Amino acid sequence: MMLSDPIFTTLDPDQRRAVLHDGGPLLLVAGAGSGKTRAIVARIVRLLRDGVPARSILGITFTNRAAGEMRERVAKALVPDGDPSAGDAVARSFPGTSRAAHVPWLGTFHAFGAILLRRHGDRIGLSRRFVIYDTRDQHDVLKRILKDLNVDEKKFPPAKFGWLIERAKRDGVSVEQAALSAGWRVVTTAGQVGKAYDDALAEAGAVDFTDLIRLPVTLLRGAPDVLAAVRSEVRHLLVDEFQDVDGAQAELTELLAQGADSFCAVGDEDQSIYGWRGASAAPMLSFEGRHPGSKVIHLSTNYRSRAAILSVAGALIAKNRSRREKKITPAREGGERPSMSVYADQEAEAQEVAAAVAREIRAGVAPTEIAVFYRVNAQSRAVEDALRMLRIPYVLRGALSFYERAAVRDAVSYLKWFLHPDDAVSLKRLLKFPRRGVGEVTLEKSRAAARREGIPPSGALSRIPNLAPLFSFRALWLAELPQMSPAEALHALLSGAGYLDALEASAREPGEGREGAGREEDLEHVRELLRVAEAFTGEGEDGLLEFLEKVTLAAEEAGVEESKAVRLMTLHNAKGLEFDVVFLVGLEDGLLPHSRSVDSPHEIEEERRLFYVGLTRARERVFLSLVRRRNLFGSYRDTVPSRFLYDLPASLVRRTDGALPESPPGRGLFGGAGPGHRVTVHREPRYEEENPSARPRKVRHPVFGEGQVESVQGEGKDQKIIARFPVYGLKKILVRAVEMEFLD
DNA sequence: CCCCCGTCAGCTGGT
DNA sequence: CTGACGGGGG
Repeated sequence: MMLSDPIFTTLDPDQRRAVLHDGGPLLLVAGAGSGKTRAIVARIVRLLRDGVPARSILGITFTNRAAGEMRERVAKALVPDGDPSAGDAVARSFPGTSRAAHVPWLGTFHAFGAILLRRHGDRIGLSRRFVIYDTRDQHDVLKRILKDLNVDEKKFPPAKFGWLIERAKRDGVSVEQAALSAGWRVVTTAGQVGKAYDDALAEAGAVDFTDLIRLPVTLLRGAPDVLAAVRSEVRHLLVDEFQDVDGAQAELTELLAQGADSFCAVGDEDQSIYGWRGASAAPMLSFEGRHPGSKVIHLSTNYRSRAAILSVAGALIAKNRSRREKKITPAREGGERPSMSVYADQEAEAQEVAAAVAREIRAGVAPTEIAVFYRVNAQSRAVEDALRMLRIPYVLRGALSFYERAAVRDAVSYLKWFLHPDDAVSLKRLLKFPRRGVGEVTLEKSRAAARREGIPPSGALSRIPNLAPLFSFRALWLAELPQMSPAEALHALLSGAGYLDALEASAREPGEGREGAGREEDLEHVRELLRVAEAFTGEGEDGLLEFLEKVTLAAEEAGVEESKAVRLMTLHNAKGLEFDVVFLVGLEDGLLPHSRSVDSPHEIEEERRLFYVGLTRARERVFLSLVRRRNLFGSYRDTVPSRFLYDLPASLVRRTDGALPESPPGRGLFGGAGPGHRVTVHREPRYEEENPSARPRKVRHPVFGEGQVESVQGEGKDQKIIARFPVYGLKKILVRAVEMEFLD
């Protein structure tokens, strides 16, 4: 064993045990910042050094980005002194067939599922050319179905049915069952919609995201020879972010793990933040029970965050009840306490954040090491405006990704339809631009005719006169396809079909201002898509399918990541990343926790984990903030501070907002009493309203500061006090919900 | 069939 | 305030 390699010598004892563990299944419980990726990479390298062929190692990650990062690090470890770009080249080659043979396959569940289905999908009646429908495509399909079935779209929007269908697939139950367990009243209708949806996808030769997991499970269960073939290939399995697998992903993992020489699952239940899409930490928590002879190793040293940050994060997450108590030791002592600021509205907040970002940059922090996190995408706007004002470059992660842009989707729909002319959703999209005089009515007639005659939809479509040019060009294009690279094929297709010309003409068109400018941008996006295609090397249909898959499954921004830009993203997007400086904005009830989560203790805990994830991304500094009024749908609404702020011990947080009364040292700024001070904190008021002279005239609210009590309403559990605060004005406060100090 | 315009509802989160 | 949808005229 070549343990002299720096990749092994720099490991701590726990990481080393995880890297060297052989034999039974291994659960690696890796807290935030504990060097998880380093351990996984070292484990892969260790396997390779032991002589395991790269192709027999399968590493599943949560995002394509995480896979890319890991691939790069593995490549670098294997060729440490090589051309620095060599690692990049290897990293970029995925998922090309040309990928370097010495780096294992690393990718998402969805990408892996797609590969299995391309290879063996014919066994369950799936065309090799199947297209992948994303959420938008799915909603388009459902919209048509709901119309056909006369379901009121207002009461039952397509998204709801999409959610239900996906849930059914994840849990491996019928749509009716899913509807029942979700408490729906329209169970029969749900079943009909589910059936129609399946038919529509089958007719279009399409699969949705969840199919990419569920169908492989069905396939491997039903075809022992395929299962054996896959198992003979996948000898070593690693699954990252195991706390966030959904039911179908857990089943797929089991199927692979049972036949493997080694299986290593890595996760941290405190970072499980995808419960809303069916993820559950249950497979992780029951790991030992389900895998006799398995081993559990904890990585409990945090190498990332300063102790001052970690103690706040630790105090926060300790409030969650459904978790295993664990000890996390900071490797980096000291540091600044996270700061907490209150601003008038989100514009003020954004301006102060932008100003602070500017200060950090002036002080020498790299812009790429600064991130702003928020709960919902809509919050990015104010921050963007403020950063633009100060001319600070920024990049958004995740929001509306490159591949979701209208023009890119248009171009991709051409590609999808040319490869699969039965794909109704793509056809409908591409017919929007340029106009070809074929609309919904004509399509519906054609569809009906195809059903009547029992021919594929495309058979009837080809008889539509206005589509004839498209079909004849498609025949030409298909004949040329085997000789063309993905980029050539895409370009030939878009220009031959008249799309590029129409787009250019429309971009040149003067006068319309907004229209013209928009098209200009569209053209740029399509050119960028063509550039992305350049990176794909395969020839003919295979290369193109690979490109298409990448485009459909990649949520990431295409093109170069700006190397000098501040990062803006949602808390969900922040998972797995780290930054020197982190800003966490909009810490208000309704946003964090989100209003749609507040009714369920379970979901509130998930929101708390989201906050925890945000805090633990920071290495050096954290800035927390909230606003007093928030603009929603055009009007301002008063806010309530996030209930999670009351979980943070006052002594650990630095209050920076001068406009509010400064809290005395050690006093309970956020509800907790510091050492050395005796502060009476009441959950119940210590007075009766019948005796007004006994009631306190002043209260100290954890966030609003000191205020004058004006009146008291209700009794017992529902008792509220109405008090006036210096900055916030009049506030009604539910006594049992807030730890307040009552002063006289 | 297409385009324009008025009305109305809407903002979790992501592969 | 923004985007989606439906109705009516071209």
